[in-house]
Amino acid sequence: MKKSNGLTLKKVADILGVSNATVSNAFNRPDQLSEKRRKEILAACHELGYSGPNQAARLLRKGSSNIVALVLPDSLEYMVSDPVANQFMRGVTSVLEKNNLNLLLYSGQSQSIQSVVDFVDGFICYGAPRNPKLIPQLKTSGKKIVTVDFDIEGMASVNIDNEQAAYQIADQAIRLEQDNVAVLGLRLVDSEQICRVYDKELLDCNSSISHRRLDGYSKALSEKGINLGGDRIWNIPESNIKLASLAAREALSCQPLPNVLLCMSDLIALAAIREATAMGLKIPEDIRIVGFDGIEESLRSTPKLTTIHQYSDLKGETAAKLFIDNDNHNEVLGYELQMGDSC
Amino acid sequence: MKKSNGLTLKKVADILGVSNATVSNAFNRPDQLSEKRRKEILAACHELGYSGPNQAARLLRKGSSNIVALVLPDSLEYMVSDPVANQFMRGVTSVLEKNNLNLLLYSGQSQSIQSVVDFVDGFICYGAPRNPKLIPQLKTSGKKIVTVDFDIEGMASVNIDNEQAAYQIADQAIRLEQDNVAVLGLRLVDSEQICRVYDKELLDCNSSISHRRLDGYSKALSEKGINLGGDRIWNIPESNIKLASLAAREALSCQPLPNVLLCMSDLIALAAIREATAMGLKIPEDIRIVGFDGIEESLRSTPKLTTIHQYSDLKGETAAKLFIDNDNHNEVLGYELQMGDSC
DNA sequence: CTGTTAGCGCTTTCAT
DNA sequence: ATGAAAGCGCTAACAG
Repeated sequence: MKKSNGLTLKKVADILGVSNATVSNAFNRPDQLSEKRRKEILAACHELGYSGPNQAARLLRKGSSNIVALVLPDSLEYMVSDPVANQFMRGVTSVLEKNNLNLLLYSGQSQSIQSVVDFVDGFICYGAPRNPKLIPQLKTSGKKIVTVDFDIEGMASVNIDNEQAAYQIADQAIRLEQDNVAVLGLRLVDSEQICRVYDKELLDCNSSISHRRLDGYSKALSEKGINLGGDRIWNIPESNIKLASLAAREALSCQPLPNVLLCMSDLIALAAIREATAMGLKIPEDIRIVGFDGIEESLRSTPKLTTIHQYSDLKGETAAKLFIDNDNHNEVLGYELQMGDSC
Repeated sequence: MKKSNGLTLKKVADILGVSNATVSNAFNRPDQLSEKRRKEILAACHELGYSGPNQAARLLRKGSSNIVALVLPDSLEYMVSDPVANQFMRGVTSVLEKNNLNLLLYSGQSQSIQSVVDFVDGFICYGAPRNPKLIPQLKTSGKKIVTVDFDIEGMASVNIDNEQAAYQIADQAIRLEQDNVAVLGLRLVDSEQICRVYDKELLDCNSSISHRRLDGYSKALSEKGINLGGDRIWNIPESNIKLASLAAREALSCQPLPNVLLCMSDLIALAAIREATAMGLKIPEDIRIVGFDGIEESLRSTPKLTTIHQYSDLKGETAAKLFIDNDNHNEVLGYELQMGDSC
């Protein structure tokens, strides 16, 4: 299908009796012709029903489209389901919108970036994409890249200090050497199952925020003289309520019963609170539970969740700004220990 | 910026000693050359690091991009904030993803569709865009269009019978001729303020679901012999919690106090429940409150909300399918009266 | 300040 | 089954 009136810049120029360059300049380079002439041409175009240069041709010629791809870690559905991703998007969209940039959503599960790479000015990647093959593709795409919650060498990024944050929250949750600690972790090993980590090979340890958080927990634990075995660490393959509930139930029904639960997201922690409560456990007397993220719901839960609050909207805004400013630096944002009643 | 390895189809063809048409065919028209030759060429391309035809050039030539624009009623932020829009998106994305189509988000507040129209294969419009100027633009764009919750003449659409649904829920809520009914409506008049409708001119009455719902309410009311004045109808300019709470408070603090509240969305109804409860009113004894949409939270509220449940995810799926199948018909989906304890 | 012209990289007839 | 060549609509370098 083509535009209903088959007007092109060339035809318009012919009709107006000027060269196509002049028409093009009228739209793109006001300084190249007199104000008066420009106004005339623009008015005439409007009259004719020509709404401006074809963007596809312009893209081919100039190599830029004003479209930014947001690469999500998982499927597109993920973004709509996850409250943290949700808030991040909000930050991104607010800045892009102000700068007249358009947003294309792209799944981190895709086979390749090929189907969009030529259409977009660059990529904002929210979390390491589920399909790791995308990373080298992004690297060599020659496009602008901003990564969030992970890094690609040489590219701009936005992160928080996950290890330090995890250390703080764990330090808050643990009291005694006798504490029996369990960790409910996110994508720690390469498995689609809920399972204990044991001594399975850890997934891409370096780039994963989950592993940084685990390092932070471990540091706090070892400072208190507690040893955390692989049998006390659960792997949850994906951040959703159902899986989180299942994992929580599993952790709460094993012997010895943990009295401290370190959860790598609020979604998991809230599920754990529900499960523990359902089992008749008192929080924090019988079991202390902490989360990570600081989503809104964590403020409303009973008991109120103790967690690390991330400024996800700011993360989104920052990522978008780095993108727009072509700023290539590695930003580290702050976070806040949010004290609740769950520990 | 261009692709790091400056390979083009033509160069690849030169290197391989074949014509560019052959390489193009290898990628796009398997039937145009021998299987063996094709494999060779594809393998050689992979070897060289040529990942396939440039999509921008292809778009210019063919006029199709595999990108679908989703036009949201308001700013992009809206989609992330509103649970109904959220679920709709989920439906859309799940279908598009399966069909290898990419999703571009577009704000219904934009000045024009010009900045993306040439990039996309068409538009799915979720609700009438805030900027009405977009509608004629869409109409004459020559692109595929599917509208949801409103209509553009001659284009495919997905709707529910808002009038009938509103009638049913109102019929459920109203008991006696003596009932004192108030309506909390959405964008009924052209105002950015919370205000009563009085006899202000109603906004684009024909295409608006709010007016269809109002018609449904009115029908139920007149059947019971109740007259609803413009002073009992509130206009809320936008569906968000803050505005909804304010409007609810206003309605609940006027004389005579309404004992039936017909709310045009669950977000509004839930806010009204909170406000009424905070004021010490008993639901449904002192005041009956009904919503519209059937979002998840409506099942969890206390009291559970009586509302009209829409299958928003199905709406999204249906819209995407109509789009993909180039199906031009006007689909009307069902809904369900969800009985709760709020009336 | 305006016009001419060479591509951007591809797809698709049409000829071979 | 393959190759040559036209042109999708535009921008920018250059010449006037």
